[in-house]
Amino acid sequence: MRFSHKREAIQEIVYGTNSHPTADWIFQKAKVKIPNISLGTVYRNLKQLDDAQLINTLYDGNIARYDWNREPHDHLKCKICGDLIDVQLFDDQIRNTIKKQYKFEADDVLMTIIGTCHKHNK
Amino acid sequence: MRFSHKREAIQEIVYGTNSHPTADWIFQKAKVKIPNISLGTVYRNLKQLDDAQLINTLYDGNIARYDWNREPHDHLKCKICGDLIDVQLFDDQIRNTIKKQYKFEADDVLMTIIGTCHKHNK
DNA sequence: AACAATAATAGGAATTATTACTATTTATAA
DNA sequence: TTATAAATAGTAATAATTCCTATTATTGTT
Repeated sequence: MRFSHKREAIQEIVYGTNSHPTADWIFQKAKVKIPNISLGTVYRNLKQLDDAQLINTLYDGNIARYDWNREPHDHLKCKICGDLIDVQLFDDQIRNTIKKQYKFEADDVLMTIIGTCHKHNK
Repeated sequence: MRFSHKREAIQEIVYGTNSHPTADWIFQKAKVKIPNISLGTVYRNLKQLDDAQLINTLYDGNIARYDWNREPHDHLKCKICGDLIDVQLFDDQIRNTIKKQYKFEADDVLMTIIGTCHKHNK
């Protein structure tokens, strides 16, 4: 993977937020610094960063989101505002137990809890 | 919700498979019985069936799949063939514990394990 | 049975997220 | 400094899904 200023900027944007941004959000941020950047470049570089294990891709409903946090972790998803909140529901040991529980060569355990976050407390 | 032959047929198709079908798969099946059915009708009825809690919608990557099984359960997803296999990783009690673990009013716990299924054993 | 109200539908257009294509630009190794 | 191939912009294409509108079908009321 050859050096690229744009990939550098895209990576910085993902690393600078906890909001699990979408490709389009990242594109909007990138345009501020690099006005002529194109959406295709954002997608291509996000894929490369994921392949290089520098970021994580997660699917939220039918939209891809990107996460700098490569540690195994889970998400709370608020059904009202849509926010995704990082949580540690399971430690590595529980993850490994789950992986072994079925005759299935497991690579990853994805967990999301759907609910209502603290912002919507009455 | 008024009676409709097409919704009936769509529901039967979803209830007749364990394959977690996509809207398009259901549409192809429906066309055999009802040649002039339209894809919009399939989507609209799947949404209504979901709203009426007669089926479940789940997101597999960035595509919606539909499931007759409304019992809380989890999925193994094969990264090779893409198959989704129903499993019971957690019982109700564990689910409830997870729900209470964070100051978060939780409705649902979604869990998918990514891996390789038995069909690809060497 | 006929009617009126309105939900459901077909067919197609529109939208959204994403990928593909191609001519040009840029990083970098020799 | 130059050759190479990766990276890019800009745009077209694709895929999944939703939206729109004129028509059709269900159903409660006569």
